[in-house]
Amino acid sequence: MIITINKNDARPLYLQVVIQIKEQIRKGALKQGDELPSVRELADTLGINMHTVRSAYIKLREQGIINLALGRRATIAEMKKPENKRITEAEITARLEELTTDALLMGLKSDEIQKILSYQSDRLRKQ
Amino acid sequence: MIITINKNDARPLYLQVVIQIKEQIRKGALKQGDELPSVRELADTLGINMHTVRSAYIKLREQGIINLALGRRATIAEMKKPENKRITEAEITARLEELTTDALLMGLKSDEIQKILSYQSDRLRKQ
DNA sequence: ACCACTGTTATAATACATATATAACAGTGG
DNA sequence: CCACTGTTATATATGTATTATAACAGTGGT
Repeated sequence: MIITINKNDARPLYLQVVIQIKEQIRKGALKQGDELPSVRELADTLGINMHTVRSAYIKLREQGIINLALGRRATIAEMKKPENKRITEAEITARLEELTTDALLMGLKSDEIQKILSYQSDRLRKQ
Repeated sequence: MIITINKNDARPLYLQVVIQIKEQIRKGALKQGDELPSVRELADTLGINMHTVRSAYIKLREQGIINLALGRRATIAEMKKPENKRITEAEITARLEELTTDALLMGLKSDEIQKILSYQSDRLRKQ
């Protein structure tokens, strides 16, 4: 499992870990039932504190992405059912609108943004 | 100019202001040269502190969205040229990837996400 | 010139988020 | 039993966010 920390990134360290673990799952590098490194292990690897990694794991548990149990390593959880969604579709739409607005205001043309959107759409179709 | 503050929203107040002013510009409710309310005025309207509004205005200036000048009201700036982009295309792509991952992990199907993407794409095409 | 507005700077206090450090406690598995 | 695991507690440090009060400085209209 390859995770890297960028101290220049504006985002907090624990969020970088959250995002990258999610990305590993999306790419298929991590599947349901797979074990994550222990908090101490991953902390050593990344050169950050144990509690920072733990913050990331807690965040992932809150979103139903992983399971935590005392004495055992964290494991990738089963896909959430729609009823249990922590992140709502409305939130996804809102974030996408904000993103589109930022892209437009930074000077990107509509068709350039559409290119980026359709590229993501293609990537989805191939999975 | 209609802006609303939601104290339950996890995002900081000043960012909510930033996002909504950007949205007003995207929708065409605010155009180049238009004046924004004074920091004190908007703060009173929203029931928040003057400095919180000012934080929002400073953020907008950093992104080249508005102009600030001593003694004058803030005005909507001209569209940034590509050379001056504060938000890079790479950042937009990264945010879109993160968003797509979140959507997938919350259980949205590929075609549902594609619907949301293409809806945004349509909205862009109509502007 | 005055006056009411504007942004700006300074200072302070409070609360929360982030990150680190150290230590102990409790469950798991070999 | 032992070495691992997550968990809780306590403490410290730093940065962000928000509010409050006050003063300073430039703009525009009368």
